[in-house]
Amino acid sequence: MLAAKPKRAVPVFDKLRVPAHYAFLYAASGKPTAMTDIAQLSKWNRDLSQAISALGTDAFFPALIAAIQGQVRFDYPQVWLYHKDLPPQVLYHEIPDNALASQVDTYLDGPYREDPFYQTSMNQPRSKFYRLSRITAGKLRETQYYRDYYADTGTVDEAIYLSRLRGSNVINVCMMRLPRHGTFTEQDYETLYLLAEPISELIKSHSEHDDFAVTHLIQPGIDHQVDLAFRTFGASLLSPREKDVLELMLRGYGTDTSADRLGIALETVRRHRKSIYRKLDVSSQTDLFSLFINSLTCLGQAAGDDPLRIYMAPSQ
Amino acid sequence: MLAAKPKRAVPVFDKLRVPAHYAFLYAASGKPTAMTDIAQLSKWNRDLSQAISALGTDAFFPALIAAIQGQVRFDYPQVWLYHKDLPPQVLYHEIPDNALASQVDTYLDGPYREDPFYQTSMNQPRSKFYRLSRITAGKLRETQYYRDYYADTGTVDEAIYLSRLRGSNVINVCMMRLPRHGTFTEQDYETLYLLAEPISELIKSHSEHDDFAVTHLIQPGIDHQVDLAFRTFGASLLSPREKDVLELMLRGYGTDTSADRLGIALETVRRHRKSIYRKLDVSSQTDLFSLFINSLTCLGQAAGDDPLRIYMAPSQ
DNA sequence: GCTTCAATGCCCCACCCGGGGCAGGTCACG
DNA sequence: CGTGACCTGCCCCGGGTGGGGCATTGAAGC
Repeated sequence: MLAAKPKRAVPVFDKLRVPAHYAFLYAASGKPTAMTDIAQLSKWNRDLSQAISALGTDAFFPALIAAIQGQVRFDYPQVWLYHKDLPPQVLYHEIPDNALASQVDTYLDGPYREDPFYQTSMNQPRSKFYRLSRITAGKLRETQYYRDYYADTGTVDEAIYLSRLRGSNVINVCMMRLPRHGTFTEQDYETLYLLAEPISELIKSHSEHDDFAVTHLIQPGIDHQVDLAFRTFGASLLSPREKDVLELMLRGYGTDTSADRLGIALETVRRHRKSIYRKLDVSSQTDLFSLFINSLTCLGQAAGDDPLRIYMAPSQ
Repeated sequence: MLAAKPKRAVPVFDKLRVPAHYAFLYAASGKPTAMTDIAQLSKWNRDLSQAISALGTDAFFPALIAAIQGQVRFDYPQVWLYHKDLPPQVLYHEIPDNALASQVDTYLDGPYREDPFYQTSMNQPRSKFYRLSRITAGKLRETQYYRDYYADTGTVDEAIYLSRLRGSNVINVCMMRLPRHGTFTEQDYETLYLLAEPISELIKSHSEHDDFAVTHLIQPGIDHQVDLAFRTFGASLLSPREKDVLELMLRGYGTDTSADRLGIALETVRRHRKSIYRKLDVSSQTDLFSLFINSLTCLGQAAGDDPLRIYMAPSQ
């Protein structure tokens, strides 16, 4: 199925010299159908949208791989995080069990350091798409990396999409070809190159969806926000112990139950409460609760920090 | 420039019946050039990548508008946030000054409520692309909305991309046509429809980036919810006067200041407080505040009603 | 060394809270 | 008509709150 593109010439098609990789748009008779044309572009956009909708979730990489496969078929899909300070990590793969050892385990034992893609990734890469033959300048077979490792993987061609992240980290989507599917054609490469920009940007965006503020500001409802408020309210002004006492107060614990919970005397809780009132400039628990509720309006701007900071300085 | 597509027939082109909107891919001589073909698809992917790379920033909507304009031209680009609980808000626009009043200010004075796009957006929309003529079933001119507002905007066609966000909020990209540019052709619509998926998903992803979420969704939501809570909390269980006293308590008023405000005796306020505690089954102001804060998690389900109804009956 | 802060804990005292009781007047409903 | 809910308001009393004071110990900074 991987070599599904028709090889025989289509008379009218040849005459027009439309690129070979659009050949599938035309019926065998040589007469193109408008719906087939639209359908193919529609497929790319539809698959791409699937990937976009999966941003920030575990389903993103499978969707991205499927979108690429929808344009050019390849073997052993794998997504690697090349970390500046750590060994490479597989974020996702579709490698069959019988090839897993050589593709991942053996690779990680050491050869990855000589991998031309890894070296390129770690040295300020400028492009978002690389072909193995180009970066090795046709000299792959002369390398130690080839003799010791690559020759045993059984692959005959390889290319990657590369996405540079913050902190000089890189995520690569690795695409290979086995002998029975043959090397990538020039048309394959042309198409893959064409898709490099959106793919690279999507991967970068995906990596930024793990940001704590996004996760905790979007995902949960008000209850999470309130929980966050319990933990952050007053943190910029109070001592750690005072924060403990305050959080219990806010959660409805009385003085005696707070003392039990913290394993301290009732009088100590009282002493902390007095300090809390003084530092937050209130004179009763009613005032305190009111301040807390009003500070909820500043949670967004505080972004995980103490909302009182914003509340007390509204002119920012 | 908007009618830049060549109108004259290209002999070979006609014979193949390739869709008219791909005509620009071919030179006047009728001989297509491979680079022109690739260049157009490349432009979409390049523009799309620009938008992807701008996700979460102010540059996103300009980039998105530019990407769409690169495929189909339209007038008065505007991006609207239709919030479930608040009036509509313009997130971005490219409306000239002389049309701003009718497009935005007048619209927000009231007509938006009768806008077919707004109504569609607020009622569980299923599609990601809508044409005005389709959702009005050709009856736009019979409506009050048309007579009172739309006829004065000077536009002859309109379509939107629609992206559903969390919480039943919606973002619409609004595209119009002025008389001098004519209505959208069927081919225009075909192209716009084709791009709906990635555009809608990108907008949704953009809204989930932290900066956008904080500014436009989370904070207004919290403010609105807390205010709503002050007004609705306990309403299903308390008398009108008890509600008055409770609301003042929640807003931080003490017994004496509540009495002043309501023009009643201190003892009356105390008597109401006792009734409140009995009806809400709490035994102190601390318990009451704690109940209030915990009930905030039920505001969504309560949908404007008393959140205590939900809080007390969690098995619903 | 001195000062400040933090954590812990004891004491005094004024005062408000919250439980209880009582009351009068109005209105709606069975 | 009787009952209950609502609104208003007065009183008693136990107990917790919140202001103040004092103390010890340890750590950090000048």
